[in-house]
Amino acid sequence: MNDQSSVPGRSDPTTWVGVDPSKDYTRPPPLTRPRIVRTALSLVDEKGLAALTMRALATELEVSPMALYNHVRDKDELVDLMVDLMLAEVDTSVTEGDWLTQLRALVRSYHQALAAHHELARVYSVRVRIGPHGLLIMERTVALLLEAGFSPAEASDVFFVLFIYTAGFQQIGDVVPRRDSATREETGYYPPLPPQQIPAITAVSSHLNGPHRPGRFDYGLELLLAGLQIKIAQPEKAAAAPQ
Amino acid sequence: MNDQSSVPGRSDPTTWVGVDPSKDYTRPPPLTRPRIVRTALSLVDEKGLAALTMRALATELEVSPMALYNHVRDKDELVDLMVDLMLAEVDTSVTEGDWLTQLRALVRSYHQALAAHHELARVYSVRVRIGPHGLLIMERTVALLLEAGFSPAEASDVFFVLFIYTAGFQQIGDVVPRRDSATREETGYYPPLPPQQIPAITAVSSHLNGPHRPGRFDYGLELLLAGLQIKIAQPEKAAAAPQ
DNA sequence: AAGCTGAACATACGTTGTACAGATAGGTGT
DNA sequence: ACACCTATCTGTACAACGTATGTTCAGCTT
Repeated sequence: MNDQSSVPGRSDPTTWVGVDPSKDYTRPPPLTRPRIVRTALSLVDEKGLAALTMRALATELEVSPMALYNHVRDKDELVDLMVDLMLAEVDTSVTEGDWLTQLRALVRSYHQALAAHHELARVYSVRVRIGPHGLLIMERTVALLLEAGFSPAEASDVFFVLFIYTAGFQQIGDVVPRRDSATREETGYYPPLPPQQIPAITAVSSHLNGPHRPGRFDYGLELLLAGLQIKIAQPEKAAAAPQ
Repeated sequence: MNDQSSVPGRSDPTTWVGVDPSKDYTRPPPLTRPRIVRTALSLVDEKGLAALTMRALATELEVSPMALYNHVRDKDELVDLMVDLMLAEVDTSVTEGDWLTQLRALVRSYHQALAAHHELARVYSVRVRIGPHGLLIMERTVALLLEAGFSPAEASDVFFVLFIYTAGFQQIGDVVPRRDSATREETGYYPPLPPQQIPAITAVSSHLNGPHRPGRFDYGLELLLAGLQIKIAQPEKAAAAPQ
């Protein structure tokens, strides 16, 4: 296969024309973990989550599939690294304003990072491992909450709620019953329901349809923040939830 | 294979001893969509989501894998049906109390149904299709919100927020950085961070660890409901979110 | 120049979802 | 009673996936 290069005396690149045609002088930059992770992230951003296969990624990097395994334990670790790269975009350095202002800015930045890579964000919340940037976000959030006066127990609850809401938000693309579309009728999953059986949905259907309404995330965030303000103002109502 | 039973004249069960050993009189009930979906759901509940393969399900039903495809288009449709079966457990019939009480009961029932099948719930929010029971839940929720005085646009936003929060809640099992565990060190994903670099997390770590704290869902729900009450009381502050 | 090391490769295995073609059984019309 | 049709089930097979394994090879150290 590589007969020529294995017999240097006969076609020595340095004596011939200075170029060995069997050698690839224009080879891409060396395979490194960061480069793999970056390419994987942009691949997912462009072609969707299902397009991320080790083979496709290797092709993109002009490398054999197994070469990736020298830098990444398995696909699972790769995704973990991708997630952490995404979370690196979150701005955790805001220190102006009171705790509520900072918290709002932090969660929004968090949301925007996820939204910018919403394909990857779909698997994010399912992940268990958390990387350094995830830790940093968590640290800042919890610190703000403690500073605001929440107890450690409450701060952890609040963090979870914010985390769940923000991460969960990305999971839903179009999760709206598209009753009008032909897809359901032709697949015949379910008997179509007449509008009079679902009057409320019908009444708001124009607002439900389509992709996420801009500002919808903020709407829910403000609900939560308003709730937080009340909790801080009246801590005795903390356990007021009936049943 | 079944040579004997194909020659009824020679070993007729009714004339012999009343039993033909080659024949299976205890054969399971016929393969139907509901039975497939039910067994699939309990399989996922018991053995986890990854255990749901068409082969494993077929084995469970004592049937060849391809037999399933007579009743179910593909695995995707199967999961859709499983989700709808899960959502059938949600109690949508509560009509006592004011809108807030009913809404709380509804969302809680919703949450409990998901929690009862948390393995399946992990893929739930990623799903786009929505079945009749999902529609029913949606209808009740939106109706309550309209009745409470929310505009159609706001009602749809609120529905989404509640939906996202509840569905998203199930996605997170243990999504806590288990810094102490040996797993991270031995896999070496990330350089371990010393506690002094993450003081806030360290301060609340005892509350973060472990599975979901009971009542944590209700905590976030009450935050949202409190926010809703404010919105209803002061509708002019609806668009008060800065930026 | 010899030898070592780590990176890249080729090959292959097991598991998955599912297409396809034939076997089979239960009900129906005669 | 018998033939036939149709819905159902089976066996076989294939493509795509993640990845275990063994080998090749370039480049550095000595």
